[in-house]
Amino acid sequence: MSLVSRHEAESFVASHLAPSEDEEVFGIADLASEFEVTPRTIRFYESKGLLSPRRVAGSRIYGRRDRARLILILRAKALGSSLEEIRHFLDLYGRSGEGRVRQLEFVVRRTGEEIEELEGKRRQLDQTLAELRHIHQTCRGRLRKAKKP
Amino acid sequence: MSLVSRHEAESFVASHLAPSEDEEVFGIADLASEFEVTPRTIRFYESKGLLSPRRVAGSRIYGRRDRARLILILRAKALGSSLEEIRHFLDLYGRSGEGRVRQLEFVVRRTGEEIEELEGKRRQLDQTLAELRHIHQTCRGRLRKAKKP
DNA sequence: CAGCTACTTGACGTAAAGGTCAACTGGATG
DNA sequence: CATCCAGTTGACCTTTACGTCAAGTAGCTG
Repeated sequence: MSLVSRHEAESFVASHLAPSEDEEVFGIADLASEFEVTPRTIRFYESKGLLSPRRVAGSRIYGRRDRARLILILRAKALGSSLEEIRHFLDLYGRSGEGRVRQLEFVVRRTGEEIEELEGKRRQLDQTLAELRHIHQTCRGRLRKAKKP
Repeated sequence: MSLVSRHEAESFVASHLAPSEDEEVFGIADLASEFEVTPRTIRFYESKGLLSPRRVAGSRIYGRRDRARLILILRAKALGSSLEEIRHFLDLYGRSGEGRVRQLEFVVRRTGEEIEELEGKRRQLDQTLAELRHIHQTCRGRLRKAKKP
């Protein structure tokens, strides 16, 4: 059904759990240029509670985990979520490591809801794709007839 | 690949072509309540050139074609498009009936681009779905173990 | 240490997507 | 005919998601 490998998804989620010692880190400009956003945007996301990088002498230092969160943010934004929605959404990734029963129940329920929502979007997307492909093919057909009658 | 029937896509696209005589029509409040938006929103879309209903004594009258366009707008919005993008997008549906070669070429190219873009979004969506399913299953597993040790 | 660069916070500006409110109008209805 | 009711335009307000600019700072670098 999905083209995404199980391993890929697992390791991405894993990057939200234990921050390893001596990991690779990034400055704000690194992330900004890598993902084609401005530093201002990254700071803005932090001000909204979506990111919380370490600080060294005032400056922001981003690790793998922060980077993964930024990827999530941009992905969700591209799919039409507001930053407020994304904040709730990110919690699901961050807290999947905790073990208390109430927490687990919460995460299971919320991921279930989120999955349904995304499946709905997927149907809409497929519908639109089907229509565009129809138009594309139809016009291509007419174009062939018009050019080589 | 897609769950959307070819016929479904065809007939939806067809509703953008010849407006039939004596078709069913809707008032602004009908559409608003059907799609859970306010009349203000519908007027706003019109002011942006996304809709152009007929007028009867000042009041707006929407036909099947207008209704189909509204569906397209809301679908595209849910997938993260801006109204400006949607305006270009809608042109592809509206003009697929014209036959001049330049027009056909334009539509074929633009639909091609749009299809690629949506396929990209679909990959992002699938990626996110895979991750959420992973979290969902993991937490469900832990929950079972925690409850029935 | 002077100067440069990259970073910081803070204040203010702005475009998009509507919401809100006021004043008006066209029809239906008692 | 008065009176609703739904609809209309226009002006202004609000929220979201940043951009812009000013003033300050930490850390190299000649």
